[in-house]
Amino acid sequence: MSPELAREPVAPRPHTGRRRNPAVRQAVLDRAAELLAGPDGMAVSIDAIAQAAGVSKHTIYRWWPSKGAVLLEATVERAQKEVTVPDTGALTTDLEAFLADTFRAVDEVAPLLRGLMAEAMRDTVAADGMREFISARRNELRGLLVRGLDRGELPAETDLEMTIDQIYGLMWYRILIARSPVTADVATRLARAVTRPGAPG
Amino acid sequence: MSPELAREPVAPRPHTGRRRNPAVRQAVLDRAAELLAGPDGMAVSIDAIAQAAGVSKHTIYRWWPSKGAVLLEATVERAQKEVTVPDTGALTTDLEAFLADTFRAVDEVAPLLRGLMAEAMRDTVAADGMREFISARRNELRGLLVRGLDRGELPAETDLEMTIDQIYGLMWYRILIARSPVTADVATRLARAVTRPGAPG
DNA sequence: CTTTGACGGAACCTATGGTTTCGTCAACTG
DNA sequence: CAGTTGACGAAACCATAGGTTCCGTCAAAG
Repeated sequence: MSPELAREPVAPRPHTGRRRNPAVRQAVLDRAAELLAGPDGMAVSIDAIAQAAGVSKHTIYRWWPSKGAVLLEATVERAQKEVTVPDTGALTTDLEAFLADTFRAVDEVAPLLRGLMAEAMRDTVAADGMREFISARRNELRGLLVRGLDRGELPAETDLEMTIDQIYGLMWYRILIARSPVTADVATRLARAVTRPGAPG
Repeated sequence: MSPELAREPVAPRPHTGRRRNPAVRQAVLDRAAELLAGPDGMAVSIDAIAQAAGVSKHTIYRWWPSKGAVLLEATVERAQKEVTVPDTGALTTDLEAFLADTFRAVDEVAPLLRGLMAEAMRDTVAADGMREFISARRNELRGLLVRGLDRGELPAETDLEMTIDQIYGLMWYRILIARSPVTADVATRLARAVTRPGAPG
């Protein structure tokens, strides 16, 4: 409370004491992802994760605020394989490549995403994180489409948000509801359908 | 075990005793729907439904196998407002009307559908019922599209399943993830985008 | 009047998310 | 080396919720 103490608002104390064990973090995330992707992924309990990771439940809650946070981090870590956003100057080509890349990355972790979605329905941490993730993806896709729009490769009246909803709508629909794969082939056909360069594939 | 008794495999005994009270059934479904659509719809407990309906928990489990079954029935009962499947001979018109009708019915119960979906992620009864419901809707839409295809209003190479996925994908994406409304206006634009009769709306 | 079965109330069991306590051990500092 | 900080494991603990069971009561049919 003294001015002397208040002068240093966030004292960057050099962290004494035992350090966090990185292996613990990784083990938790790895087991969480495995269990989440397993046949019974909708019902992963914290106890199960702790036991599988050979870690105490206490330690998990020491570093993550809720089960949703664990599942979110485990999933994002695996889905974040960098999806390149191409900019070759041709909309259909760019979109096709972007979607193929996205779908490939997402299809691998589809069971993860289903489980995470189930958790996000109840856990606000997971929900917020997922929204953020989804929003970032939308922004990249929107940028790609806007470039095409500016080059006149899309009709000026195109409803961008609806186009984006169509694309990600199909993706999530197949992941969450239909449980059918999203392949590079689907990416190609969808890209053509949305940009409609004449006849569909 | 005697032949005489075995001869009547399912004896349709005329049901003696006290009858089921229809008001109980209705009260449970009504309160369940209300709670599910409420601000906290993701976390409706059986106890809460029982209490709100002025009914014993025992009675609920007497008639429904699980919470998911209750929520499913409550939702379907409200979403089953008959959606007419028009057949005027013009694909775009038919599709537009069908989607407008569907979206109007679905948009009203969007919170219900979100809650039911959350439950379906864990309860197989709810999941199976939902799949059935979704499958029936897909079949109607497919029929409508096939008629247009037969009349040559769609390119012969059109991938019907992907078209259906695009449509219902957008709908579910807006309901579950974006939480944006699905309006008659969206129906119009989507119908035109999918049938692409020249320029988009 | 007797039987059947619906209904309410309440106790009960189990699983799970989340918290707390305690003891131990590893790392850094003086 | 000694003391302090803090990560970690073990286990008890609490609250909530889904689901079951038991009991007593009441309504409808023969």
